[in-house]
Order: sequence, then C-alpha cells, then structure tokens
Amino acid sequence: MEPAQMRMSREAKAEHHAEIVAIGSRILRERGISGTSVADIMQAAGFAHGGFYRHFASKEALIAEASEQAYGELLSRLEMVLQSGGPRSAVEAYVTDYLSETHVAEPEIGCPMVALGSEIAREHASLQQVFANGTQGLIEKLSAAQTGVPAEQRAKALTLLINLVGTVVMARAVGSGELRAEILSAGRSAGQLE
Amino acid sequence: MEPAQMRMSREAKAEHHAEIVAIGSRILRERGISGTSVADIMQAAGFAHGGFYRHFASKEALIAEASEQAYGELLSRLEMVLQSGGPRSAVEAYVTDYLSETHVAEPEIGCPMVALGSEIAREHASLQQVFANGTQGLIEKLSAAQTGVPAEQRAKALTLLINLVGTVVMARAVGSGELRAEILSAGRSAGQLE
DNA sequence: TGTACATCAGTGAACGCGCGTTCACTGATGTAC
DNA sequence: TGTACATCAGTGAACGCGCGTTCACTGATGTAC
Repeated sequence: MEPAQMRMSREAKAEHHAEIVAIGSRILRERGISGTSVADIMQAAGFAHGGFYRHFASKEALIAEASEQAYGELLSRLEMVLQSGGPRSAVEAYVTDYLSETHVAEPEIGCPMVALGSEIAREHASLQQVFANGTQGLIEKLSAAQTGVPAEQRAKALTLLINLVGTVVMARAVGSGELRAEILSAGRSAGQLE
Repeated sequence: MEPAQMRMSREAKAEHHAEIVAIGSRILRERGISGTSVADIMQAAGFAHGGFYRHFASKEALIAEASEQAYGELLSRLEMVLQSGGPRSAVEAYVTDYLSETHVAEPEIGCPMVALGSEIAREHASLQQVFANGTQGLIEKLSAAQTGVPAEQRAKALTLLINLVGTVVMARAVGSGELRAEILSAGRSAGQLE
C-alpha cells in the first residue's frame, strides 16, 4: 500500500500510531463504538488490519486513546476561543458552535460525550475515567467565564455543559424534523449564561 | 421450556409478543442496541430464538416496538404522578425521580433517550421518529406544569427535559466517582423549575 | 567503519465466535363443509 | 356436531458474514562487536 521507500523506524511507528488514533477518533464518533471495527480504522489509515496489535493491546485501548485525543482537541479549541476575546463572549461563541446545526450533523469532529455517551455508560471504568477527565477539563475551562465564588463558577459551568450535552444528544436522536429545531432553540435560550 | 399444556392460539401469540417486547425493552436499555442479540431476548423471554421472526420482521422492528413501549411506560408513570398532587409538585417529584441514583444505576427501567440516545442518532429515520414521538409526549405532559403562554410552557418543558437527559447521560458516562455526584447535584439545582 | 545478527513494524491469511436471519419440521389451532 | 385439511407458532439446527485477535512471514532498522 505504502509507496516504495518506507521507513519503518521508531519515528515512523510513532507517526503511524498518531495517524491511527486520529482517524480512529473520527470514525468512532461517527459510527459509535460497536459500529466501528478495527479493520475499518486500519483501512482508513492505509494499513493492513493485522498491524493494529503492534500499536494497541486491544480495541478498547485504542478507544481510550482516541477519546483522550478527541477531548484534547475539544479543549484546545475551547482554549483558543477563550484567548481571543473576553472569556464571557468567548463562552458565548463556544456555546453557539456547540449548539450549531454543524455540530449536530458532524459527530465525527464533535463532542465525544454526545457521540458515545450512551455506549460509554456500559464500558469499563477505565474508559469512563477518560470521559471523566475530559469532562473535568471542560468544566475547568468553562468555569473561568462564570461569576461568583469558585464553587458557584463550577456549578454554573456544569449546568451549562449539561445543557449542551442534553441538547445535542436529543437533537441527534429525534431525527431531522421540526422537533430538532425546537430542541436546539430551547438549548440556545438556556445557554445564554445565567 | 413452557409447561405441558401450551395453547399456541392467536391469543397466546399476542401474549408472547407482548412478553418479548417487554423483556426486550428492558434488555435493550440495559445493554444497548448492539449489546443486545435477538437470541438474548428470546432466551430471556423463554423461547427458542428462531421463533423471533414469527413476531417481528427484523431486530430493528423489535427495537421500534420496545422503544415505544418504554416511552409509553415513562409517560404513564409521569401521568400518574401528575394526577396525585398539583402539577407543580408533581413535576418536582418526577425530576427527583429522574435525577436519582436509582435512575443512574438502573437504565433498564429508565429513560430510553439516556440509555440509547447516542446509538439512535445513527439509526434509521423510522426509529428516530419513535424517539421524536416519545419526546413530544414528554414535552406535552411536562408543559402543563409550566407557567406562561403555551409557547413559553413548551420551551420551559423542553429546557427541563434537556437538563434531565444531559445530567443522566453524563452521570452514567463518567463512572461512579465524585464527578458523578457533582453532575447530579448540578442537574438537581437546575431542575428546580425556573 | 564494517559486518553479522536480532528486532520488530507491517502484511495478509487464518482462527474461533457470535450475530441476524432462514428453514424444514412438529403438532396444536382454526376453518370449511 | 363431526371430520378432514390448512395454517402457523414455536423449535432447534443451519446459513453466511463480520468481528477481534493471532500468527507465520518479510525485510528494513537498530545494535553489538
């Protein structure tokens, strides 16, 4: 598959590893855990699927890494938005983005909690821990834009995040009808910072 | 499996059908769509799994019926609560129940949107329609307890429902640590009717 | 620096397994006369 | 009312298929001397 000159050094392995995680992170969010096969991911990354186990102990290990990576991207994006402009208008921009039609339509680059939440609830504690860590990260970043003492800031950030997740989970599940638009609209109203 | 005298009449078939839907509805919420096999359900219902196709055209057809049944139960329960006591305190009772540790721990008798939301987002439109209908039903019942003109009542009911779904999805996904308790706590605060 | 060997990333076929669905068969039920 | 036949709910084995994982093999890379 790869063109003639291939390196196959440690450096190349690390690159390939990163590629598999990156593509896996997208495919998992798009098709779900059970809807994604190891072969799917390896094919999308341009490798024979047998090579998967030179990189990961199991499918579950990849899911963990891919979810970490997805949360990492989410956090970077949020941080970037937070740095340009005041924290308050930045959170508004983040909320607008999170509750956009685009996010509803493109789970593969969206929030892992929305794309995989129901499935993660049935996975091992180690995988749930990855989601707990990612959620912690989001709460901490969102807290900065809230008013009040730290405990209040945290509570407000959590309330906001709950609203975001609930809105998009429901919007995706009810199909592309009028109800979806209504759900998104309600989520946007509630997301106007309290 | 069935004791000696079996009836196998039309009436019996209807009963068996209902039993399969009822047990399927629980198992699906407990294990998820892809985690549940036709054989699992038929075994739990006490039948040979080949008989499944005398009752349903496909696994998907059962999922549709089972989801309808789950929403039906949810709506009945909500209606019962609404009839005993004023609508406002009744909604409070419903929220308390929805955001309880029990609901987090027992998906098999809980809200289908929380248990299956992420998976339903990838299913056919016909299945999503079942979830849209169930959601419509919940909104309408919850609206009655809200103040304002009808459109406001509806918007408030939706905001409440979004908060409920988001809270329990997240609480289940992050595992049984301190973050779960914090999420539930934030959800309860936000659920104190606005 | 050069050589000989060990390592190991990637290949592609194979493994055992569980899945959704089909099917020939059974016997009780329902129907036509 | 009784009889003969058709229907069809339920059985349990079988089907083809895709899955996660394993494995023998390859050849370039890395290492020891």
